[in-house]
Amino acid sequence: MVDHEDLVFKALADPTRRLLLDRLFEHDGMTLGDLEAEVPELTRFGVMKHLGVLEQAGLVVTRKQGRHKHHYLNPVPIRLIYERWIDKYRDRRAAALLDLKDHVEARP
Amino acid sequence: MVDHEDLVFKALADPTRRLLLDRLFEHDGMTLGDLEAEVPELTRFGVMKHLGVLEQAGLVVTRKQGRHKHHYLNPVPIRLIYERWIDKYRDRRAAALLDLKDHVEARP
DNA sequence: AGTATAAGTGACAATCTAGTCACGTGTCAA
DNA sequence: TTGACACGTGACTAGATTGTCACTTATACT
Repeated sequence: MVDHEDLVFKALADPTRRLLLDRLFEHDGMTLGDLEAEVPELTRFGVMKHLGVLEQAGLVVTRKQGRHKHHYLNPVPIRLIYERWIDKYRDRRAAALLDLKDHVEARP
Repeated sequence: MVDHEDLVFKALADPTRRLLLDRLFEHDGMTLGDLEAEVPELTRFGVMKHLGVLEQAGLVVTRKQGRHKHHYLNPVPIRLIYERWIDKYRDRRAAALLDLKDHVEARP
């Protein structure tokens, strides 16, 4: 079994992929051709690979319609990770802020 | 100027680094030696490099005390990114859920 | 002073990733 | 049915990342 969380983090680590997610936020259902036009500095193949990574991570869901492939954003994985991390923070937040204050004050 | 957001995402992309953050969540102020013991599969140098990446990204703040270097978690960058992303989601959430519903219903 | 301890540097090898390209497959439209 | 269109695959390269090691530096202890 692959560590799904890791796939999501790695998928988010690339600026081009975050841009693609942005575009799908703004306009869901774009085809590869549409998305390709949004990243003129890359060829179709580069964009395809990035979309593949996003799909593997479950951040993008696709649907073929004739010779077109539509891409849809799936916000669930990112929300799950967020909730996990934020919960961790919630427990520690007050203490962490106090610590930070201490560090700043203790600095020479 | 470097894109700070990108540094944070890239820093979070590695499981070892997320583990190190976890350990600092649990026990703030650990030294390199302490953290090294938490990742027995790596040498001290590997851990050092990871801590360097986290520090570059601003996720970890350090403070030297004698020959010890203490590491403190800084939750601010991750919160900033979270808020940015969640704001995006907040705007789009209702629409995205409707879209998703449409896709499901439109599926043959 | 001399030695052990904690951390830092620069060079190096191995692996992963991003990106391109030639070529291939399926689908629509005249 | 032929050609254009939209997308897919596998091989390949350049560059980034990960991890190790020999060697250094700085601080503490006795």
